Amino acid sequence: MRQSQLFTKTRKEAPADEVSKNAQLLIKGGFIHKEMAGVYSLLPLGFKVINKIKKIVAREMEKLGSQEIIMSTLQARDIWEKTDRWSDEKVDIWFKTELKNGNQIGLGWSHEEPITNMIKDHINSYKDLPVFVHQFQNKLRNESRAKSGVMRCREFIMKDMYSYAISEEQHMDFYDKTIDAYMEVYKKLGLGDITYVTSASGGVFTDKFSHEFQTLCEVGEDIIYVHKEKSVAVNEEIFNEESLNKLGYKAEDFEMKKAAEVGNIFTFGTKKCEEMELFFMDREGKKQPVFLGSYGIGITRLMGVITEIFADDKGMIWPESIAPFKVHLIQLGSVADQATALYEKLIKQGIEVLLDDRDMGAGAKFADADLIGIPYRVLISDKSLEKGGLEFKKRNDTEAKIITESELLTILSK
RNA sequence: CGGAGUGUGGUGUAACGGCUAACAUGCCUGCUUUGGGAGCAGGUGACUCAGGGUUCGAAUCCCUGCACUCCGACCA
Repeated sequence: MRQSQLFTKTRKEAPADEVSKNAQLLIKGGFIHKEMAGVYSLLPLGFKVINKIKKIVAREMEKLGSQEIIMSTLQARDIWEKTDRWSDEKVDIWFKTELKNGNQIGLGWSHEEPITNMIKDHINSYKDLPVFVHQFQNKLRNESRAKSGVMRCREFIMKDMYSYAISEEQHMDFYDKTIDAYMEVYKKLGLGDITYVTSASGGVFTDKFSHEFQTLCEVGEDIIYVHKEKSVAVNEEIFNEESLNKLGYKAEDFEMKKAAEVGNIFTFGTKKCEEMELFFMDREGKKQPVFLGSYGIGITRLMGVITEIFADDKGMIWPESIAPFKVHLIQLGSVADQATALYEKLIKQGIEVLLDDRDMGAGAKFADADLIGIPYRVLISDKSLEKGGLEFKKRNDTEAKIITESELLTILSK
């Protein structure tokens, strides 16, 4: 796209009341707009990033055999009463409202109850199982304190997935595969080396452990203990002798780190489906409860974590896999025709390119390019053409080099 | 939900209880310029978060509310 047509503008200074690095940079670059504390809208650049993260996640979930759906935000009270999670005493982050007719409804903070209720229409027999579904949904949570920019919001996008299995064995097969799929996602996002499968409390659903995916990050809210040799970790909340014994670890093999939770997966067991009355008929014609698992990835938070981890003092540095564009083509001086020709050629090759065709000084364009953080910067100007082509620089390179157009195409087609 | 802090043009800041609320940036016009946020000239833009109070006089002091940020609690 042509940058002159991009309706958002960068700004030199972040709003004074935004302290977190991720919010400052995302606002300065024009990726997000703050609506209120803990609530941000996505602008074109941010929307592109989010969509790319979603795409990577979706592909891995589909590989697992999951099918994408989208559930409603408005949720019926009685569904949640079946599992005794409607009450504010039980779940204190509910947003609730009322219909004109007086019926109370909830705004979805999670979806296992409605999805389980929905799926009752489609599951009757062991032959129908297992079923895996996922969605990308806006979750609404009345957090008592939103904080750290997009890291902890009241409204955010989450990928949630649910597995319905006939037995614990069938469930665990999927559960284990999900761990691998999740790690594949983080790898593709450039977080593979600093993200750990972390044993954590199973919450109120199970006496077993759940697993979190924790990315090492200074602004993270969690403390985890990372194994010095194996690539696993244990959440502070269960870092005690009893749990370590169960897991077969020794405390001295771990070191403490700060981390941000970028995903978590739970085994619910059969209890919830019993409460929700989701049963299937087994081979013997006996009614059995379905075995449920729940799997989340915080999409919005990932954008924040990635900003926090990769950005430098000039701006964002997006991993290529989720950058809003692959190439930032900057035209400088009277080279509009050559720039347009190259721009169109790149588009024809299927390369996503942002053409800075604005009438601005070089310094301002470079500063914006650094701020927006597109992985490859290509400069076309009278000077570059004199020197024999284009000036090429990766976002985290310090020096640019002159390359020809065909060299550029080779680099970008990789 | 406990504690602390902060609200001034779009943004970032300034202003002793006292003149027409200042500066920078942005934005608009024109000229000039074109390799790391260019220059000159002119212009635009704030009843100082809201409501009360103290005072001859309030952006400034007090009260209430609202909003935002930070620390803590919470985080299925």
